[in-house]
Amino acid sequence: MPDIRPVRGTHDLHGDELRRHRHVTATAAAVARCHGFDEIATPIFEFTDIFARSLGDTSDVVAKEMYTFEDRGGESLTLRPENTAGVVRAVVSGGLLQSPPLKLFYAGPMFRYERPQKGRLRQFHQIGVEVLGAAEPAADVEVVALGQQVLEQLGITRGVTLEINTLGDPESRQAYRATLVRYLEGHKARLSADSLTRLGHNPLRILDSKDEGDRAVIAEAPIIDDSLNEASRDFFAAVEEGLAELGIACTRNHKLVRGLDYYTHTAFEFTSTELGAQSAVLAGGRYDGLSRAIGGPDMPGVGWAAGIERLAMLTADPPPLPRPVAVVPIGAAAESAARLLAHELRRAGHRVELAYKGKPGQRMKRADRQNARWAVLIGEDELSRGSLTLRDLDTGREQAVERIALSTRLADDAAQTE
RNA sequence: GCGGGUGUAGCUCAGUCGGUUAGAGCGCCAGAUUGUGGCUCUGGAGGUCGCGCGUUCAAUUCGCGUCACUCGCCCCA
Repeated sequence: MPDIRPVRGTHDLHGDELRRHRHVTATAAAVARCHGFDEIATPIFEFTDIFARSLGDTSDVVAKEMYTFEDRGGESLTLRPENTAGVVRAVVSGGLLQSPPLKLFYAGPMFRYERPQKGRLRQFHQIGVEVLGAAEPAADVEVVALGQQVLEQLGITRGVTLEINTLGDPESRQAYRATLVRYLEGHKARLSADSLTRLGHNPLRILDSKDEGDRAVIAEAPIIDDSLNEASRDFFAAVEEGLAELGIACTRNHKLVRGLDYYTHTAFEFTSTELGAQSAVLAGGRYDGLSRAIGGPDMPGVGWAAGIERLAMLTADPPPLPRPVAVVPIGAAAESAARLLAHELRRAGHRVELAYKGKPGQRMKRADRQNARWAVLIGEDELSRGSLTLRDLDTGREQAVERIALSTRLADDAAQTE
């Protein structure tokens, strides 16, 4: 093992793995486009305040997971741990919300200082969508439908379920929080140590604790429905109806909460049974309070994010690359003609392999390993005849082809196999 | 940040109850095949046995530490 290593929790991407990532991103981008989303790319770092204020001081992300550093001017900057705050900031500072709603898609790296695990890295990649300036439940429905279609088109359906909940508006959330704390205070003795600390700063989180003792307490806990005001109840009912209209199956999970403070109303999560401890594959919700929290105007929003690494693990193999054409010169006299031929075929849009050196046998072997569909042989015979030998590498059959007809011939074949 | 497991060739793995030149399969390179790949045969390259320290006449093997990966917890995509 050489003494030169990548930073812990970072991965080099290449070959098949990178192709899988690109496939995930391209598929999601295409589905987002169908839904009328435009792409946005924001910087991978922001002033630390943007994240600190949006995530809430009590969240673990802020408390211990951010990559924060001072630049040479003494400003505190942070590598983005997620992208919603950055997108909202970009929309506010760029004045992009001229005619709401604004529908945005993004893809890129995120950074969290965590203990790496399967499907969890320190530099990881997310795709996500945000709808800004829309307070209507129809936006929530559209966003969920978009997420489902992305998973479907990636072939991620086995063991995947959609869970949904509501956190209500701020008033309802506050009321529920108070009710829940009152109940949990009465059962302190049965709560785990982790949950006792959460009781102080993030009691909703206790609801999705994995501790068995906690679960027994939680099973009897009051549910949010009894704390929802009328507006919140109507909103959630509209989302549920909207999903039902589209035939999108989901299960109500009263214990689905979000760790991040800015979430209101809808919270949802597509989970997979095939990811070990990291079951969430695509998750999001509504965050009407975020813009205000980071110092912007009132601006409702709803969106989701999904980890590309996790999606890539679950998705089927990406479509294969188009098979190349190998140009194989035979004899020194043909080298120059082969280079010119490859040049012309490439300019005509063909994927062409031409080895820099080697005997015909070696070059054929290389063509085979590159999974080439055809070998175009050019040697003294061909040069004197003024034609080329086209060898079908699947069948071994050869035929003479006029040079002028070659490009069209190859293009026709490619069109047929698509 | 906490607890468990693993670390031998590019990949998947044997092996060494501490002993001299550490193996296999696949992959790679070359030859058989001086105008032709896949199959076959032959040969070859490639390892400070993750790294460091310790114990020992001797460590890839034992101990400790460290790094990485991995499973779970916390949290989250």
